[in-house]
Amino acid sequence: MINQVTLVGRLTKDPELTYTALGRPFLQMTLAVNRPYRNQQGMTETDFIYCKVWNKSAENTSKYCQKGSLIGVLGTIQTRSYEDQEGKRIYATEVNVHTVRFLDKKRPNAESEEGELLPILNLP
Amino acid sequence: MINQVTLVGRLTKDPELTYTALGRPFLQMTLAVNRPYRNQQGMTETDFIYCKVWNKSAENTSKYCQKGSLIGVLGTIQTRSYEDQEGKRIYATEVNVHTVRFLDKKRPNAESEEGELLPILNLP
Amino acid sequence: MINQVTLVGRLTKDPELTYTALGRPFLQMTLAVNRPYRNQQGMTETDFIYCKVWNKSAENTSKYCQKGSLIGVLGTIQTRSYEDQEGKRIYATEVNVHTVRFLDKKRPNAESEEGELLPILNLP
Amino acid sequence: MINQVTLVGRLTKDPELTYTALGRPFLQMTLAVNRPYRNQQGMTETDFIYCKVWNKSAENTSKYCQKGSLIGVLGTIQTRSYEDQEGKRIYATEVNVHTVRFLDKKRPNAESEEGELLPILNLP
DNA sequence: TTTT
DNA sequence: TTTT
Repeated sequence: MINQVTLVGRLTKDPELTYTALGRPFLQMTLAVNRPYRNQQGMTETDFIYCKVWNKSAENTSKYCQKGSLIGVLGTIQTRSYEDQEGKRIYATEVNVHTVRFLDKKRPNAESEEGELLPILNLP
Repeated sequence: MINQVTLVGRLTKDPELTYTALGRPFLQMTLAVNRPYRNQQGMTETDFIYCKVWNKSAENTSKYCQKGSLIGVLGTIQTRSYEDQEGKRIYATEVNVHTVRFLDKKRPNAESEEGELLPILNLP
Repeated sequence: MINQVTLVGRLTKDPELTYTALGRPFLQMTLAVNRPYRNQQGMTETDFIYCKVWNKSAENTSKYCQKGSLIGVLGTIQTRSYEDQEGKRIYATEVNVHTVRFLDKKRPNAESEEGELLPILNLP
Repeated sequence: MINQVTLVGRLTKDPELTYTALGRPFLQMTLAVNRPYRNQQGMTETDFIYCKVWNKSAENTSKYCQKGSLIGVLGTIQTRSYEDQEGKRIYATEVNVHTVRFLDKKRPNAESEEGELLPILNLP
């Protein structure tokens, strides 16, 4: 069994770091990935792919990325189902991210101000 | 922008070939992909990943595969949204498959009966 | 920067586990990966891809695989250069494997005899 | 059988377009892909991965890329062997590229001068 | 609910 | 040096 996803796209929003009840860092984000061709109307289309990031990767992403940042993401597709408020079964698909690569050349200002050592990932 | 998915898993059902209004062969299938570790309760978990296959790949898959067949799938993640009957917006994620690899050793009977040349893909 | 390889192919030989000077388990293997099309002479072609596996993955591969086993491999391409006996610079490319998936249905006999718990990876 | 490679890295040289005897556009290039961690000496390491690009992709790459350009590459690993001048057998590994994605934000000057429509791939 |  |  193999389940492997590679994406390069842009963050649709500033990432917001949260923590699980047990204190595990955790981040939900949506990647906008433009399709490499135009549709019949000559328009560019985009897939908005929902991703979950955990632990150190979540912390780094929230530190070094913002709305519009270009990132690479390695992970797996995960599916789950649950019932919504009206008792209807909903099927959800998301990418469970195990690795994030920062592909923007410019480092965010916050970093240089603090003089902090960037993770090597941030140098594409 | 990169959007790349690789899966190896088993078909949850016999694939059913259909055709679009314009006569394009088309196949919807769900791949069961076991996760490679056990959860906290010691249970194996499985992702059920919804896939769409088109054209010749759809025809070959419906010919040479059945419920339980082990296949490899290359494609991209696609997202779309629509309104359900109650006017609620639903977000759907699926894998748009561009290549199928048949990984079962045994060829299906249908094929040997017809004496037809198997696509090379079928020899893993 | 992204460097991601996914292969499914067959072992060209029985894998041979060795250990580094520091006692780290280590395995070199070649995967035969058939190309999915015929060349101009109507022949199937095959890529023989050199791989390195480390630690627990190396031990499991040597235990559960043999010449001809179908496996999936996730890893990265690595390059290095060195001088051969005549002082000529040689450029070598190999796949550094971080994950192995066992895709043969039958488990090797050795295992059932010993009654040992198979890694979940071995159930494709 | 699956053989899938995804790389994001930088061109080590200006790409040089050539043509086969039959007039097929063709490009050899080396991608520098930094490893995402430091070695024991605290140094960044880089894999220099030899790639072959064909046809339209070769033409676009030579038009829109130059030394240092950040690109994404999808392809397969191919191996071949040949004899060198001294009759020694050499084993070569390369990436056969089927898709190139241009990930630099700035479009090369050549393009705006000619006023030509950029392939959509060039808008990351 | 969407990015360049 | 090659697998089914």
